[in-house]
Amino acid sequence: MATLGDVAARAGVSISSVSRVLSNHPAARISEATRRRIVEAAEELRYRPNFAGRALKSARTQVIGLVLPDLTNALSTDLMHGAEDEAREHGYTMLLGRSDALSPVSEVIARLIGEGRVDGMVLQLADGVPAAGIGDLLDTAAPVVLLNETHPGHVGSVALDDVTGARIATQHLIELGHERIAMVNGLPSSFTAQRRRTGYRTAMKAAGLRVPRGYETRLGYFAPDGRAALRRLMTLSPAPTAVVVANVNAAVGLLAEARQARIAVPRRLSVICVHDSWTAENTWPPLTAVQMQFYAMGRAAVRNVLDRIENGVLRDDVILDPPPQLIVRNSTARPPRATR
Amino acid sequence: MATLGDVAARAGVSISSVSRVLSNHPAARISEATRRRIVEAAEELRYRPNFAGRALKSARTQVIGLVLPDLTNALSTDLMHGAEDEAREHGYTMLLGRSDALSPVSEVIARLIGEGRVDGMVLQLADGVPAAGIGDLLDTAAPVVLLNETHPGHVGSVALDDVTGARIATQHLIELGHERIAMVNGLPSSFTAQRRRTGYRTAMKAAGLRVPRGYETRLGYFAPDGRAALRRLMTLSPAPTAVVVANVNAAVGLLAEARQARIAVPRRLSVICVHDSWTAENTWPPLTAVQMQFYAMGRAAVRNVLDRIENGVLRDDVILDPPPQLIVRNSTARPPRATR
DNA sequence: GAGGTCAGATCTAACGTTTGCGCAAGCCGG
DNA sequence: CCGGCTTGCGCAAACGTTAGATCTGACCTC
Repeated sequence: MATLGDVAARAGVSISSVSRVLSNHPAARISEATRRRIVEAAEELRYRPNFAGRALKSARTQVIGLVLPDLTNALSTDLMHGAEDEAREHGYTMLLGRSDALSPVSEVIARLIGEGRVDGMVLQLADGVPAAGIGDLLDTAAPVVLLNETHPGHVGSVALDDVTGARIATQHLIELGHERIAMVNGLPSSFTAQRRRTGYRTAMKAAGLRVPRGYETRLGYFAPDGRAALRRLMTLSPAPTAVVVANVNAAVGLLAEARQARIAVPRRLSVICVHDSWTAENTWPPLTAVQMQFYAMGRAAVRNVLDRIENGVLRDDVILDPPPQLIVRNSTARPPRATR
Repeated sequence: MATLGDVAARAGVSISSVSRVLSNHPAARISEATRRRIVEAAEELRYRPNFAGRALKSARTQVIGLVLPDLTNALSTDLMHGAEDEAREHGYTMLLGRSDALSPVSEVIARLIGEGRVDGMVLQLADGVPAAGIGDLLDTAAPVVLLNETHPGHVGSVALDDVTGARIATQHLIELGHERIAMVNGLPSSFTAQRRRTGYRTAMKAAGLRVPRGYETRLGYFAPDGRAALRRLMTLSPAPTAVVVANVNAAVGLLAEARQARIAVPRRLSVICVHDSWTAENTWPPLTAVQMQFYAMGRAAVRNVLDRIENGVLRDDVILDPPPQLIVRNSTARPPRATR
């Protein structure tokens, strides 16, 4: 690969001049003629600035790390897409990382930030990872932005408007005439689950509806959790006529369980979930959902990191725009007559 | 961040000694006492080797690029997962890139390889991207491995065993007693579509079945393509009783179209697809599929790149182990009586 | 005791880039 | 015609790391 030196030799000038011209140094005083010769030589040699040399000198890599607990998640892909787009528009590249049992968060951070591989990173913690070792985040050399999580003493996070999302879902069921509405939520330790719970309770309270004992399960965000939750709910008396599921994956499991238990959806039980994804379109019946803006969150997360790096701005973001959006499909309907 | 110099000062030795100890230089002659002092000092200062310095000196980044046309694809996630695991096990990090209209392949390669950001890369071309500018791949400084694609004069690719995958799918239908079996395939220009076609034709021929005119559509791999294909097939007379769909996304679309057109699956039409993904589990009816090993492909692709970098081995891989695997769900059945 | 070997450690150059500083030449006003 | 300013460019140091070459004693051999 051609270096600055090669270009300089071919153009008959010094390395410094080449550097100044090619990196558009503002205070560079170079004659038009020389500038042209340099640009020409650079093109002929297909010069590309060497990443390592530049990073070493400037202590900047123009790389943002995105570290997720699970890459194989439909929700992660939108997020990645958004992050990638935003990064690229600002001339940054994305480094993808994963944190799990084999490489705990602290390890990944040490590697990416400690070794100076990234200028900043977006980090999503796995559900249930305690805020324990997270204090290390604070004194790193590069900014870390947390997804769907805040941490005392740490500024820099991006979250979706989960409260509104859950509220919209609940309101949809209320407007259809349901009164016995249950919630299938994530683990109590989950930040998002707490917020979705708030949205659900707020909507119920506003409509003057009560939440009977046992109507709120908090088993987790995965398909088996949704199945287990449905089994539990249907033992209650009176059983709910509708359920707000806090996560699309759990809803898919719940729907499968309903089919198996011969509970007709939506005739006997309406189901709505928070999070839309293309899987929701392809369940049977197609799942009514509240679309959360993961793509926007990805963009916002990278923007947050960049604002921190380039302007020193500290910020906790909540994605309010675009707002969560109700996508009505076929898993919700008016409650069965007997209960009206 | 602490540098070698800092560690050296604290341990009271020279920088070179620190470097040799911490990077486990084989020919290093350092006394046990000094070694201990250095290691201790390094730990106290939380020393981490600076990535840029190391990369500049050694012309190695320990980073592998993975460039895909579309990150938001269920199949990409398994692939990424596999690539990530393999890379990590070898001490490499993964850089994720996307190639599309905004940043064409040549641009991405120039950025990643030309600037020395990666030591090698795995590249999946978008369907329909011609082999045109791809010649540039050959003379890059770092190895490029193509996914599901070969290019004349370029060695270094990893592909799934599409022929066998399609053959297994077709055989499953044949064993159920079907005789009028259609294929819904990808674009003729697609490398994988060509290979899946071969598998389908081979199985049909082996069973002594013919492929009537119009029984083979080649519209593409997306859901709308699957819908269009079904509409076309059902105008034929006699209509097929079963269909092999070359891709799960198209199959999902086809299934939705069938539901809309009130074509009962599998009673009137059996549907099987190549590619399994969790979406296939959640269609209605759940989709019988041939599971292709994307995770394994991700691992193999990275291994291929690494073998090239570290051992200079050139290789075209086809993932034969584990083999494509038939996952029987509920979208296939014996043909309707009238046609037997 | 001179010459040689060897372990243990340091010196130094180099990777490619950026940037503060210096220097020469040209131009201006006084 | 001289001091001061501007323009155009080169010199050289620095970023953190690695590795070949070199230095310094101590020890051994004859």
